[in-house]
Amino acid sequence: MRALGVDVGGDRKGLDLVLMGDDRAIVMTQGRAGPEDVVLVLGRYRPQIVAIDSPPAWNAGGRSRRTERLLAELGISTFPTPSKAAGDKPFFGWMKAGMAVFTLVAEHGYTLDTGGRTGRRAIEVFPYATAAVLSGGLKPHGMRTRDWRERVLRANGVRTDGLRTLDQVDAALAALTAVMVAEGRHTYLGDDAEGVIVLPVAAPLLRYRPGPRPADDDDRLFRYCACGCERQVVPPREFVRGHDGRHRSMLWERVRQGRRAEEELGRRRWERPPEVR
DNA sequence: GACAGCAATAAATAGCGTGG
DNA sequence: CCACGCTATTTATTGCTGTC
Repeated sequence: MRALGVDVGGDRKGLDLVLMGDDRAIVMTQGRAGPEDVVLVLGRYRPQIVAIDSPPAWNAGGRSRRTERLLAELGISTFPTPSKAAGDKPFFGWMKAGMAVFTLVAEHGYTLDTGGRTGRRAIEVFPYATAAVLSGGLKPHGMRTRDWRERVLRANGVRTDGLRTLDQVDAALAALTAVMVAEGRHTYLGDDAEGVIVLPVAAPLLRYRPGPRPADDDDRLFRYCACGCERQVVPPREFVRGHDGRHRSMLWERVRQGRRAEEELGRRRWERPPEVR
């Protein structure tokens, strides 16, 4: 099973895409993507769920959508979606772009899931809300948004060292949300008319408050095999069983290559690199 | 000199705390 | 009890810093 997370930006920034497997490994990332790139990814990787960080529709005439007011009751702030008339400003261009993505993926079989739909589908997600419900609290005071969200990803089995911008971190949170929803962990907030934000929990807390500031080194619930194979191990182990021997033989081979390189440098009377002279 | 990433700022709205 | 200020969410823009 694979899921595609889409973080929506305006014309200039474009879309950020992150494709994730159900083992929470990031299969592919793409920044500054356009609608045509989304279609390419759908065709090539066939994700089951597309999770989009954007409203699929304007509000029905009020100041905000019901899903956003429900999030406010949980203590989770949102940037409210305006009505169609109020949304006609350049500032809301990114929401228009997001709605266009919903339309686009629907044309490729990913119909909007506002509750209970299974199989191939699209959902609306909110990375901030996802990070809140997965960590059990809002962003701790004094902690940077990006640090907090990356920590939440790592604590849930996603490695973050390939994510270059906050937008990619958010796209990864969107994809992670979809993976968990596919596993049956979901809460639907909202209604069909204005849209439904999906949270990756069976049941949310009554109210979320800023969490405690974690220590700098306590987010390693697991680590990756030191041989670079990207499989997970539980500390204090460093290697998947048997991979220590594999790693040692690889280092031996590199030493042999280095010796051959030194011999050739000497033969040609060329200098060694400055940092090893 | 190019380029990437980060910090600060504005925009619309809701909730919370405080002052009068 | 109401008004006001503060905080929090988002993207886009600008200016600064660091790296190569």
